[in-house]
Amino acid sequence: MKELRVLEQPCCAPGAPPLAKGSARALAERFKALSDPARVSIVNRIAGAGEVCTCQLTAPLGLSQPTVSHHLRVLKEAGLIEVARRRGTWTFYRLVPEAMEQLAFAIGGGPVPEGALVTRERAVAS
Amino acid sequence: MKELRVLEQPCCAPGAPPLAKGSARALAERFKALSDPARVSIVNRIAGAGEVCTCQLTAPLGLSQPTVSHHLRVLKEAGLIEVARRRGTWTFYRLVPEAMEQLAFAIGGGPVPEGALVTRERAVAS
DNA sequence: CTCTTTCATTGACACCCATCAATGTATCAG
DNA sequence: CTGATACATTGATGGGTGTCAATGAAAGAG
Repeated sequence: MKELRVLEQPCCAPGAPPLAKGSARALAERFKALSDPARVSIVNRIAGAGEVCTCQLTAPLGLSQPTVSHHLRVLKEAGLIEVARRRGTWTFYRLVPEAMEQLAFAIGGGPVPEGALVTRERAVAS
Repeated sequence: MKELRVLEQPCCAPGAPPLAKGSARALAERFKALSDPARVSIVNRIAGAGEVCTCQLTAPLGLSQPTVSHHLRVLKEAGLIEVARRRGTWTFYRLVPEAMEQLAFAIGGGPVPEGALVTRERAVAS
């Protein structure tokens, strides 16, 4: 599918070096996945619960099942969430913590939290 | 215009509490401002230079002046940038660091950097 | 005042997106 | 096999968005 390369330095914080065109596009793509209130809420609920299935999202969001499924697809293709497990007809999604951390790091949100050592440019699955 | 309230806790990091509908909309609005490669590049260049005028952006972005002006307006209305000063016919823009920090904090990007103490919910100009 | 430069706004166009109803697919219970 | 449940996909539709040419507005040079 696609790749997002981990930036060596924050790109959108004071003092940042110029950004390559490809990096700008990759970042914008991930921000776009968070540019809808429904998807922000979905990410929020998944983050809070650890794992969530589609049927647990339609009611609190007030959206139809196809619409929720659509948003989940967008988030998945952006690499922000992934399928945790399938149990019967249920599909459980979970966060991809590294993706969120990378976004926070890109806009200058302090050092990347534990574990996510950034050396040069590391390709990350999505 | 509008307001973005500072969250008490990260909303999109593991263990986050449920998010109010208004907060989700406010966050999505700011992420949407960063959902275009041109605007990511603009923010990046402003961050790197401190201050930048419109005419310094058209060439490197490969966009017409009206288009750049449009993107600057979107970023300004999202509260991510602001007019630093007007010198003759030049208009210089600068970042609003608190806005970026708040975004980074929201998605769990570590503690808010220096100065931006978050108590409960503080209204912030935009 | 007149001309030039810089920026913002308007109007138009093509394209993208969020949403839902309808349909398809897969799994389990009986 | 039959029916029910959870989810994904397709198709249609209304609204939003990025882009530029053309125009307007403001400030300085001469």
